[in-house]
Formats: sequence, structure tokens, C-alpha cells
Amino acid sequence: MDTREDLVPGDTGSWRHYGATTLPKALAAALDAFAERGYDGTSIREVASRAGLSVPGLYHHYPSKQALLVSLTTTVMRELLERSRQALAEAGPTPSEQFDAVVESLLRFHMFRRNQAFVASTEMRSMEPASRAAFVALRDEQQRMLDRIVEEGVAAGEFSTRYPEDASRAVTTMCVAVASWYHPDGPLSPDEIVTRYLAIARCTVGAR
Amino acid sequence: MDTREDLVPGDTGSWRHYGATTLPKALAAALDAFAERGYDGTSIREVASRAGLSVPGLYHHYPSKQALLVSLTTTVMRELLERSRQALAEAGPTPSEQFDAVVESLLRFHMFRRNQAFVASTEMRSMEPASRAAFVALRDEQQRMLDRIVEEGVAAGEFSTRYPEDASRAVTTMCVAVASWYHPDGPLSPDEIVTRYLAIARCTVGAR
DNA sequence: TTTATGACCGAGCGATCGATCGGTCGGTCG
DNA sequence: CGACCGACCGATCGATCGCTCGGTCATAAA
Repeated sequence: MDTREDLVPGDTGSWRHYGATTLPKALAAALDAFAERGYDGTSIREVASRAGLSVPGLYHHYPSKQALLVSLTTTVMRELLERSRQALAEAGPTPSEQFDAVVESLLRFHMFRRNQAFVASTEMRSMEPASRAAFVALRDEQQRMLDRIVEEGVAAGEFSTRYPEDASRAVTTMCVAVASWYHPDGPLSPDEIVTRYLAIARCTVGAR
Repeated sequence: MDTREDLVPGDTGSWRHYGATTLPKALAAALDAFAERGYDGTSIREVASRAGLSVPGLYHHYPSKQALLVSLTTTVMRELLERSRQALAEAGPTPSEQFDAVVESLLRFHMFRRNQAFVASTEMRSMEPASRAAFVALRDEQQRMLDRIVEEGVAAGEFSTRYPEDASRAVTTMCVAVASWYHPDGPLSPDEIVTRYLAIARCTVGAR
């Protein structure tokens, strides 16, 4: 009944496992800088310095500052969607099980990829229209994944919320916000946060 | 003379009423610009232009770009706290009534003062340490107001959440996030949004 | 050995940044 | 009238911005 399972290395549950980021050093430098000072608050010299490169050295790998941001945000949204899809695919057939899986995936992602997730969500307005549109499309797809589950849960009588779409967005919102306050050295472990927020999220949609 | 009457003590429900903003034109210009492009993405020339002033004309009223941001954020947090306190003071004695009042206050504020609220929450990192600390203190006070209510609600048996503090933060999060998507021309009226989100927030804390 | 290529950098481009200088102008007061 | 003041502005400051030019250097295929 409960979805609590042990971490199994291998195929099953790989969406739960987060290794160190494999970002190229220039992207990693841009990510740290953007997370700290924001896109417009970060100079290309700052990124180059953090990457151990000169400014032309940085431009050898990326054609513009904007390209750094776009590369970061598309990478992060693709990974989130991929992991969520995997979690959903491995979950049981009931809306409750699928809800738990996707919410846990959302939570873990926003803890273990918190900087990427934070930058992506706060720097949307710094993206050029085309890139922003592509990003929003991926984000909406992620949202609709949860929307559909909640809707089906209500139809199946597993969730009792009167406002499925709003509740679904509220759940996404609280999961995304984890990226803005979670810190690995904080008092709560990722597993404990998953436990708590999963319980809260279930209440939010009125799970029986 | 000042004809302000929406903050007169004893005016029951005045925390629900939002007139047009009374911000000086320079601050209003800065607010619009910051909301659209962010603090670092906005030049002092852009603010001056929107305010119908020259750059030195703008500096005649505010000593620095940072002062514009600080003035905006302190104003907005003070108004939020003032309205929330008023809502709480006028609410009934039970945690449920107080919860509803404060959540409704939070929701209305983040709809009718959405630009101010949005800028304040997104541009925290652009504030100098001292100003940021003062802002965070006010924000924490607002958070603790709801924390206390939820805690008392659990103690009184009115709320059933196992994680009062986390649920309280989740509720605040979803209310604050309203500022980032609400639009007056949207399909939902403020009253309808209050109705829906109040129901969702009650579920989140496990209200009976 | 020659040529080609990817990885990088010192120097500097034009533009724009936040901020300031020395004013002008209309009003108020004695 | 003349002294003063708040409100405002054209011009410009030094610094920094994103970005680029013309290279060097190590490696490797031809």
C-alpha cells in the first residue's frame, strides 16, 4: 500500500539515483554564478574566471552568454521530464501510486538538481522568446503529467479535491519551491523531506 | 491632504480592500521595470524614462538604484504584514477561522499587489546584506504568524497534518506563487481564486 | 616536414552601466 | 527687489558590459 521501497541500483528506480553532475566545466561555472547573482547580475568574465578560462576561451565553447543559459535550462528540463516519465512508467496502475511516483521524482529532482532547477525557474524572463517558448512547453508538459494523474484520481474516487487542476498546480509549486530553500547540510535528509512532502501533497489533493 | 481611508482601525474587512497603488511615480516606474526585466536587467535610464524624468531628475528623489529596490520591498512587506495582522485581529478565536483569514489575506495581497510581491520575492538576492536581512526578518514574521496558527490548530484537533511547520510553509508557498501567474484578465476572478485556494489550503493542513 | 585543427588567450572594440557635475527654472519669503 | 530652495536636466565621468580580432601552442594526420 505504501510506496516506500529500498533503493535498488540498476534499472528499477534509476530515476531516484543522482550522481554528481556531468556538466562541462564552463556550464557548471555559469550555473553556479547564475544561481548566486542571477543571469543579468553575472558577467561573462565572472563565468570565465570560475571556469578557469579566459573570456575568448569561454567563447570558444559557447557562442554567447545567452547560449549558456539556454543550454543549462534545456538540459535541466529534459532531465526532469525524463526522470518523471521513468518514475511514472515504473509506478503501479492506480492514480495514487502514479501521483506518489511523480511527486517523489519532482521532490528529489529539486533537491539534487536544485541549482539548475532554481536558475531555470527564475531566469525564464532572461531567455530569448524562442528559447523561453521551448522551455515553457516542456514545463507545461511536466505540469500536465501531474494534472492528468490528479484528474484520474478524482474520477477513480481516490482523490477528493474539488479543484483538481488548481490542486495539481499547488503541489507542483510546493515541490519546485523546495529548490529555493533545501540545502544538503540542512536538518532534514532528502528521504525525510520526501516523506513529509509526499504526505502533505496527498492531503492537498485529498487522497483517502 | 492624505485621503487614505483603507487602513483606518475599526474598518472591518479593510484588509480585503485594495485601491490603486499610491506609489510615487518614480517608484511605480521602477516597480514595473523590475517586474518585467529584473533588477539587474533594468537600467536607471529605463526607470527614469518610464517615470518621465531625466536620470539626474530621478537621482534627485532617490540616492541610488539600490534605494529604489529597498524602498519597494520594505513598503510591500510592511503592507502585507499590516493587512495580515488586521485579518487575524478581526478573525474569530478558533485556529480554523484564523487560518482562513490569514490565507485569504495572503492570497488577495499576492493578486492585488502581485508586481510588488513578485519583485520582492525574486530580487532578494539583489539586495545589499543589511536590507536583505531586514526583509527576511519581516518575511519570517509573516511565516511564523501562519506557523503558530497551524500549530494551534493541530493542538486543538482542528488540523490533522503530521507536519505542521512544513504544511504551513507549503501553504505560504502556494499563496505566494499566485503572484507569478495571476492576471486580472484571466479566467478566474480573485474571489473565485480565494474560494479554490482556501479549500486547497485547508486540505493541505488537514482541516476537518 | 608540412599542413591542419582544436583549444585557448592578450588586448581591445563600441556600447552601456550607475552615478555626478554644474547648471536652469519657477516659486516662496522677507 | 534679492536671497534662497526644491525640482529638474544636458553633458559627461570612469568602470564595466558582451563580444571579437589576431594571434600562440600542442597534437596529429598527410
